[in-house]
Amino acid sequence: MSEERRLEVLRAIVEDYVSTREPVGSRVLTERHRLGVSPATIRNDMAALEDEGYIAQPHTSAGRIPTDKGYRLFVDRLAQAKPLSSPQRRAIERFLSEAVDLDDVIARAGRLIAQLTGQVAVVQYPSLRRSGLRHLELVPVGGRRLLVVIITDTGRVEQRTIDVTALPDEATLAEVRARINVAASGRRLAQLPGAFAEASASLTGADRDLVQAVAAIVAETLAQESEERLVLAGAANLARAGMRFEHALRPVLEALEEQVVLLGLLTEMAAESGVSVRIGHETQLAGLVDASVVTTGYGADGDTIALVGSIGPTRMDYPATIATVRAVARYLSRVLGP
Amino acid sequence: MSEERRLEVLRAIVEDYVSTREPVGSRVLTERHRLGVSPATIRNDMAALEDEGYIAQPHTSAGRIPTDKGYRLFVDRLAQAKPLSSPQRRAIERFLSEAVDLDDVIARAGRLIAQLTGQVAVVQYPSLRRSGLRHLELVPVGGRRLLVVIITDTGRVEQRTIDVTALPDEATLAEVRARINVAASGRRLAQLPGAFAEASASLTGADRDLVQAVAAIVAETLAQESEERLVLAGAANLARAGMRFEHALRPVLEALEEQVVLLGLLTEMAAESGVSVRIGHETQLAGLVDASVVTTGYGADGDTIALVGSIGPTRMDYPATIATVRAVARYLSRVLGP
DNA sequence: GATTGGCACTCACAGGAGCAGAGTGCCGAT
DNA sequence: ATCGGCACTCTGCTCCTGTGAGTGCCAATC
Repeated sequence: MSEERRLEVLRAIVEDYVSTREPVGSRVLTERHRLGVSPATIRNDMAALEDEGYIAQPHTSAGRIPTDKGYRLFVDRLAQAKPLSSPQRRAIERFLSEAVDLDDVIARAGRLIAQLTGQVAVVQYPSLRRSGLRHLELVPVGGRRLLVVIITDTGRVEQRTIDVTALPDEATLAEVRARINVAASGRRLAQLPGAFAEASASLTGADRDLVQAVAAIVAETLAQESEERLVLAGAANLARAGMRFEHALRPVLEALEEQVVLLGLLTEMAAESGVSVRIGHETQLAGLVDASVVTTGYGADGDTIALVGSIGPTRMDYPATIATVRAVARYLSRVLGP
Repeated sequence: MSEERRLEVLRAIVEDYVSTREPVGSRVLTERHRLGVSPATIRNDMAALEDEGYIAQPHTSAGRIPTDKGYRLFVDRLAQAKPLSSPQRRAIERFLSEAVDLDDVIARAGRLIAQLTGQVAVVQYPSLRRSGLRHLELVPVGGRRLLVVIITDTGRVEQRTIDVTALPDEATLAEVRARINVAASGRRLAQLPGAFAEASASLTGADRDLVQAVAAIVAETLAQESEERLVLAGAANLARAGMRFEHALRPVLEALEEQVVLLGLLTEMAAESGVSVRIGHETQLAGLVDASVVTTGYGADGDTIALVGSIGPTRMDYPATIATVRAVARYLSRVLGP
């Protein structure tokens, strides 16, 4: 009983199950794949694969389906790249390059992935912490409030208001604004509070308080979990026939709405390089036990500033999903780049 | 056969059907409501209501359920206000006032409505056109590009870049910025292009071109359909038991993802004053034939700058949904107000 | 030792029959 | 106008059975 053939059988089971959505038996396996052996032999291999936990039987008299462990092995060792066609690539590039602003880029990336994979797309906004500062603006509003507008080099705009004891005059404001922008120039947002502390050292009185207030609000903004925003697209795909979710949609939809938890998962996945895949229980989220998540980072010059990905049933077409996610991430990086 | 009693029967059918989710028959109607007549009499009333199109029978031997027309009559003439409890009101107020910025306010409003109605919430961002301008900022970025940041008095921030032939120096920029902000002060965004035209009349050369470029980009931003953004919350509620959607979720989810179409519906509804209700086919959206939409406007001092609402099955608790939507809109207006 | 054909066994599932229950429409009486 | 009674309809449930797919095991073969 050769080890090789057993892996071949596993691959065949995964591919057949993914395309037919039906448990696959030993007979159809020999019919659809050139394995060169009889069903009885396959049965022996299957029994071994089942012992090792790679496949399972939904019912006693049904065929086999891959387990999470089986998909894992498939993804790690058996999956073959399934590159996108060049018209597809061009379509991705064109559609992304038509975007008018960051919101639009993100939304378009989501729609692309949702449509190409037929699953749910998830796109993370560029991390504020890891973005560079393009400009910081101070705008007086109303009586004693100052609007702080932070513009990153990825095009993200965040705004917060701070209360001041007295509204500085225009000259002071210009001075402080200039100082802040000089101090911040070329830095990552995460480094700003420190940079501002230095800048404020050479100041006195109200100016100093103002710079410190700005430093505080920036630090607070970065600390907020909501600084990481994400966008989903294609939720309707979950309800498509053959999604395997039809009758247990609720937990999945709920998991997707728990953006904080979902962000936690993405953050974990961001630690891995390249395309990262979490299969079923590996997501550690109860709502996603029957789902898999495929993500990869994007950002100018290989710098990961956020993730894009696709979420679908564990029974998804991994090679195609991986290829799509990777391609969209690549073009996304290009569009956002300089 | 009194007209009054017939309406009373319709009300009873709507209320029972909404709470039990089962077609209601003549017997249970007499048991649960003090109608003072026998089931046989009710049957006559029911037959009349069915002739008039207010109720229908799903199967020959089943009870009656209201039709869209029946719900319409109920909403227009029979529904009694169902005010929220004061702890509920306080919870809404507190939760909204904890928001840190506009995105957060909108997101919180959505979560509130989703949770209180158990349905899907839809919240529209304040319309750019109808918002006032708080500040317009010009920031040089890179070689020959200028970032135009528009900040509205509702806290919305939009940004676009424009290409310029030559980057103006800081003094020119300050001059132009000052002129623009003076010209724009106190105006609605929709009026800006006109105001800028006036302002540019007294200018010459590069300054004039710059102001006109800004006017153009503002006009373009306002013209874009994406200027109307909206946020959904509580999609997972659609999959809840008894939603009547369980097995036909797809069209509903799809309709909700078609934000452009959804915005069209909201825009129509915005024309009506007070709380606006669209029942079933009245939405004119194929995906929402089994759904109803309840919306109302919000905005400082009775000025509608956008809508909030709830989307659920036609078989929803209209009085409760209307009360919730109205309450959230009221507090939302207050939080966004001066 | 690996492979194979044969065979008995297990189950899920579809189809059909039968039954109970809910609800209606109609009719004649009040 | 209202009501009680009654025959009739139809859905939904349960029970039953037959069928087919698929397995595991065993003895024979390469």
